[in-house]
Amino acid sequence: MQGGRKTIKDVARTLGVSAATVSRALAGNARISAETRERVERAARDVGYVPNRAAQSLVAGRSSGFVGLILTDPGYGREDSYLGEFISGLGAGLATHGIDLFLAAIPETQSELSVIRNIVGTHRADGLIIGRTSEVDPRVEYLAAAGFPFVSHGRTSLEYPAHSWVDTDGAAAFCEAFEMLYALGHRRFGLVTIEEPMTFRLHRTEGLVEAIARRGDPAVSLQIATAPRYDGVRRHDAICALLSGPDRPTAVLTLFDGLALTVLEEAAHLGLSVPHDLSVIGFDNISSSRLARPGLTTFEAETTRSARESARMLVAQFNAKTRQTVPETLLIRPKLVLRASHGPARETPRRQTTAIEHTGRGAPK
Amino acid sequence: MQGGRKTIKDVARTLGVSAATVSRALAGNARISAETRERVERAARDVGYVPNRAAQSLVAGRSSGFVGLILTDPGYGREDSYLGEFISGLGAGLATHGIDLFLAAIPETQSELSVIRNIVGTHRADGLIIGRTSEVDPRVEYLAAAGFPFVSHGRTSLEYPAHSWVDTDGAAAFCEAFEMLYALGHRRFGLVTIEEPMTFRLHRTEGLVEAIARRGDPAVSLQIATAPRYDGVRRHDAICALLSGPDRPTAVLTLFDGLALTVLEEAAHLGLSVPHDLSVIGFDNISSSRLARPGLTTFEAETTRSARESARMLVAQFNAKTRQTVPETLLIRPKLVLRASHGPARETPRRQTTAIEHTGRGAPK
DNA sequence: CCGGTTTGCGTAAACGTTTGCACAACTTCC
DNA sequence: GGAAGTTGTGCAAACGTTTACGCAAACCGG
Repeated sequence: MQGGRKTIKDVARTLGVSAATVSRALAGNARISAETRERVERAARDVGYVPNRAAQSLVAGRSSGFVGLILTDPGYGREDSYLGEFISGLGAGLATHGIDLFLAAIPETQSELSVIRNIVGTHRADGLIIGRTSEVDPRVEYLAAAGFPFVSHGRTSLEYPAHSWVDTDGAAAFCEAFEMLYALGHRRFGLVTIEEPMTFRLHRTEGLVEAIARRGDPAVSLQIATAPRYDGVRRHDAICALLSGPDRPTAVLTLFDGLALTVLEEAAHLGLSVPHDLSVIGFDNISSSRLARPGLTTFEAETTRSARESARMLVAQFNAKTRQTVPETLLIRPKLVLRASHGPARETPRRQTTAIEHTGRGAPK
Repeated sequence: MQGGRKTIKDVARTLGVSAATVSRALAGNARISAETRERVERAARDVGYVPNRAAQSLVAGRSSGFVGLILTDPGYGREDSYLGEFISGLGAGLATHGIDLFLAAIPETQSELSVIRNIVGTHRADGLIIGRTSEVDPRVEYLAAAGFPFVSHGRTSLEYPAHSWVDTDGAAAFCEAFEMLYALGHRRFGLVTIEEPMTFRLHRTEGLVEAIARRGDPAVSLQIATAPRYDGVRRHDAICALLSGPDRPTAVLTLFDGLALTVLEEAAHLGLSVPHDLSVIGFDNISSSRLARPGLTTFEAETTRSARESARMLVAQFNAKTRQTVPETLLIRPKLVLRASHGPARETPRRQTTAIEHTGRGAPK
């Protein structure tokens, strides 16, 4: 701690060389002799020199060492541990490359896009991670046009300019869930979805619809309930309507665990026993899902892994010599987590059964 | 987007003034005439000038606009939404002051203290928020000695140099919980705590112990089980031991909801009915607590509020003319959230009862 | 009308780094 | 032994901003 901040000149002085030499040696410039480089490195360590990022940024015209994440809507991090996990993973992934994570909240007076514009304009970050990607996404358009490095968590529509993204294969997951439930004898299906046009809604819904079509069984029906994202009351209403119709589904898939847990609550309210009268499948495997009664059968989202991969992909963009390399994409296949919220259909004859962990009330009567 | 980045000189040129004048006008310097200031402000807006932070930082010798948060241990954000909520609140609180949040992960090769040292040394942030404060905390010692602005989330021991902190009044909460349970007839109490020496453990434990002492009822007993933070197996073991002793408690307080939920699981395992045989109280009101069966009676942590307040207090330190102003502290009194995991003691005669929401099996026999 | 104060603004230095250019020393080749 | 190439290093400019200092004009009291 003796005597404040050390600059490159301090290092230069102790060695009797110029600041330029120190800078080059530390940067690994080829024109510096191995011997000098070594002396410089030792001296830098000895005096405790650490480069001033502001100065580096200034001369580089870039941000030097920050990756930005936009904190979108305030309800995001509240429901479950998603945001915390994502940030932890991202931070860990970036830290190994000496990059810091920088979070931008969206002031009430501004849009997310204007915040992004500002960050790009001020070079406050070298790259950006965006979440909650929707099929038509102006943020992606803007960033791609600006040539700014970014990774989106979630895909956009296929017409969009190629860019790096990581996403979960919701279509495959919903297909798998359907096949399992079909095998358990279910024919009347329900889907609880949300109003917001994020891409994951599209993919999961399509995955289910296509799986049904592929089966080609005319006995299979699908009812869809659409709930708002954060309005608890209307969410309950939508689900209640789905469950209390005359031909109510015997198996309900949901876009994410929060909805599934509400289905569980609502089913209890209506006197429906899960999984006896109703099978429920979630998505994301949030921590509450394990504690719910019955335990929720769901898909593992692997948030931390996708965050880590996002970080890696962004760093790869920094290191790419040419910006024209084909963008990297990653589709993570979620794994089914079998708990106790699903079971054989009661009314339709069952064909076969799978080995699953059960605490429920067991077999059809 | 026409033609890249605008500098202060561009603004100066369009007005025929010097860059210094623009800088002063924008900074609100008193020596600039009102008329000039207005012209400068309009011109800056017109050309889309936005100051370069790197340059500002460089000349200021400070970071200009970043507050750092250290991502401590990787398990932190996983269990519940705490980290996400805290970060959201912090980001929102800082955004109103034009300050960005910057997150530093801890590389495996480094300690948290060395990361902090690095941040302070490189002036990568103007201030720091630290969490998981413990009674003896080298981070606080270092930051206080360095005169670096910071707010700790959680108190340190009283012997420590005065510094800004925000904390929840765990002692008061535990006292309140004890009094409620005592009034419900409970005499044999249990406390589930953790091994790590964070201050909140101390305060909550002391709050309970003192409340018991203040009562002065020799019939009151307290058994303490200590669990590790993240080892699920040993956590179960510790709790199981507490619940299966000959004189098992009829009411168990826990340091946080995660422990309480484990108590609930373990009680179910042992065939104990909650709240009939056992009352359980949590702390933090994580989202799983509402869904648990029975719903967990707990204390509301108000994470978002404390995050906001932390942000405010840190900004206040920046604005303080003199560093010698007395540090601000905030003790938040958590509110009891009454659900269904507590009830009257079964064996001891009840004195009085409080009005609470109940789904449980009702009155003592 | 004149010294002194106030007001308003420009000049230039400074922050710490990177990097193009220049240059010295050394090597190689004919 | 000198030209040409190679290797290692220094000089100085540049990045965009803030601010100490200086100077001119305007104003004031006497």
